[in-house]
Amino acid sequence: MDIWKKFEENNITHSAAHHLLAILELKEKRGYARVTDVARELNITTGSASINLKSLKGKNLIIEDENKFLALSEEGEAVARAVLMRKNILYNFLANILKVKPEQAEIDSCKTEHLISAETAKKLQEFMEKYEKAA
Amino acid sequence: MDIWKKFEENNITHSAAHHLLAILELKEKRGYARVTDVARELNITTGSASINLKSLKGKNLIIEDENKFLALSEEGEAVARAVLMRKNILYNFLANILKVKPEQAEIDSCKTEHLISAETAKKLQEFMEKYEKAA
DNA sequence: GGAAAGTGTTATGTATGTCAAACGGATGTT
DNA sequence: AACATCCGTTTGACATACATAACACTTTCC
Repeated sequence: MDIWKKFEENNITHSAAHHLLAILELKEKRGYARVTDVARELNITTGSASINLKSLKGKNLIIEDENKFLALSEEGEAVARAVLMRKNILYNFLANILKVKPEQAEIDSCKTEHLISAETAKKLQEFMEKYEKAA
Repeated sequence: MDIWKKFEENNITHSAAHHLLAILELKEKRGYARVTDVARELNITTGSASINLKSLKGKNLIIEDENKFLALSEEGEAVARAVLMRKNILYNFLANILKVKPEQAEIDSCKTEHLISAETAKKLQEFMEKYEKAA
């Protein structure tokens, strides 16, 4: 699965990762994503979002149509999905196995989702599969 | 144990955490730590180290004597040890249980050491104790 | 048709963290 | 005494990531 690798190649910041995730979520939830929607989702001003998104456009992670509607490029979607996958693995481990409180598990997995390596993410998931089968 | 708490109170950056850790390590390894030593340890210029350390002095995490030799304040040492403890727990989990390669476990634990909550750190350690006893 | 609301960009400012380069003080060497 | 080296600070520049505020351009509503 080379979705694991996409992440390693793109060294993405926490902020950038969340901009991509916001677009992914907005598109799935409502079908579209504009600068304002992303800003609202991330709780930042439209000014900040505009600037941040411009830089992601420059990196070809985001595409904009004639009406300023945003979408993830193929590359951007791969990166976003890789981050999302990591977050879910981390969250499940923290909440279900370590029994960390849901809100704290959410915070911790969110802070680290973009930082753990492909190797760690993969091995953590394998560990959880084995662990849950054994239990 | 309130060493767990010290960290939560001080919301420390990755950079700041490593400056404190560098001083802790240098003092233990060689008995002293100066701006230059910290810079060398962290692979940054003395200019950067000088500025960064000044801000940590302002937060009373670092003390400087008449000869510009640096030491951690009581508070600074508590923070540094809390971070170190988290890093060790993470490293051990990654390397010994997940079997992540040592170099990668080092990188991943280093990136996340200052981000995980006290709750997660504590529960991860408890989990490891149980897990290793069972094995 | 005009005011109001919504949308996006740009300008300016803050904070962190980095660098290179210049400078001043102390120390060491010849 | 003079030159060289080491040490720490300061300065100016850059990148990221945020905020406010001002501005232009739609769209919507009366």
